Amino acid sequence: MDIADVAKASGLKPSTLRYYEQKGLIRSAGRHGLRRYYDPSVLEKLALINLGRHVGLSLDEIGRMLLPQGVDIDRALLIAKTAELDKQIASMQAIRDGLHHAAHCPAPNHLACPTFQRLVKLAGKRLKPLTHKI
Amino acid sequence: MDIADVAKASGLKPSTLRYYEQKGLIRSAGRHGLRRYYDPSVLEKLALINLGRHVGLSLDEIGRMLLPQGVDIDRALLIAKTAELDKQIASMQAIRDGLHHAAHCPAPNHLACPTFQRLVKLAGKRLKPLTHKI
DNA sequence: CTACAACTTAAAGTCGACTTTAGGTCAAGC
DNA sequence: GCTTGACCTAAAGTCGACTTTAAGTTGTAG
Repeated sequence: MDIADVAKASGLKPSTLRYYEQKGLIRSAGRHGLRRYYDPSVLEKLALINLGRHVGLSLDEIGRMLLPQGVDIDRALLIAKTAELDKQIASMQAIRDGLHHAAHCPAPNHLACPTFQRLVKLAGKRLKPLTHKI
Repeated sequence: MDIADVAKASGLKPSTLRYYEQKGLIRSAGRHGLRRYYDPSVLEKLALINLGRHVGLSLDEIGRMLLPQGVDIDRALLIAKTAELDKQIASMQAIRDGLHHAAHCPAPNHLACPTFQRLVKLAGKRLKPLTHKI
C-alpha cells in the first residue's frame, strides 16, 4: 500500500503517518524510489496507537508500549493503565454526580449548596490533572 | 489579599492569576498603586474554574459559564455538561474493560484476541476525541 | 516522452494554557 | 532616604501533536 492508501484506510493524513514514523511508532515496508510503501499490518498498529491515544497515553508512552517486533503491547503497562483508568472513571463519576446535583439544586446559587461545595473541594484536592489531549 | 496570598491559597502562580484576569475569568478588587488586591471571594471563583477544567472545559468555555455578577454558573450548560460526562464515562469504561481483558487474555498477542479487536474498533469508531488538556 | 499529480524533505507554524524573560515601578522595613 | 523584594507589563517561549509551507523529485497515465 502506498501512503495515500494507508491514509484513507486509517483516517489519518499522510503528514501524520510521516510524523508517526519520525517518532518511531510505525515503519514503512520500504520505498519505491522516494515513496514509502506499507505492509497492511501497519493498519493494526495504527488502530492500536489510536486506542492508546484514547486512554490518554502520549505518543512517547505508546512508543514504549508497542513492542518493536510485530504488533503487540506490553501487558504490565496495560494492567497499570487499567488501574489508572479506574481512578479517572471514579473521579469523573463524582464530578458528574456533583454537577447533576448542582444543576437541579434549589439553592439560590451553587456555592450556597453544600453538595456543590464538597464537589468543588473534591476537584481541588483529590483529582490530579487528567493532562491529556486525545 | 494581595496576589501572593491568592496564589498561596489557590495553589496557582501569580502569573496564572494575571493570565486568568487577562482572559476575563477573574477580577481584582482594585489596586494599591500598581499592585492588585483581591476580595477573598476570588478563591471560590478559582475553585469553580478548577472544577471546570476538571470536566474538560476550556478557559473560554468557563468564561462563558461564569456569570458576570457574583460567583455562579449557568445551569443549562451544567446539565449539558453532565450528559457529556455520562458519555465520556461510558466510553472509558468500555475501554477499561477491554484493556482489562486484553491484559489477561491468553491469546498469543492482543490482536489475536477477538475482545481486543472489538475494543480497537470501538476506539476507532464510537469515541470522538476527548480533546482536552486539564 | 512528457506532463503532472502525488510523493519527498526540512523547517516553520498552530493551538491552548501557561511560564519565562526583560525591563521597570514602588511600598515597606531599616 | 535608601534599599530591596515583591509587584508590574508586554512580549516571547514552551509543550505535544500535528499541519502547513516551500522547494524539490518521480511514478505513471496519456
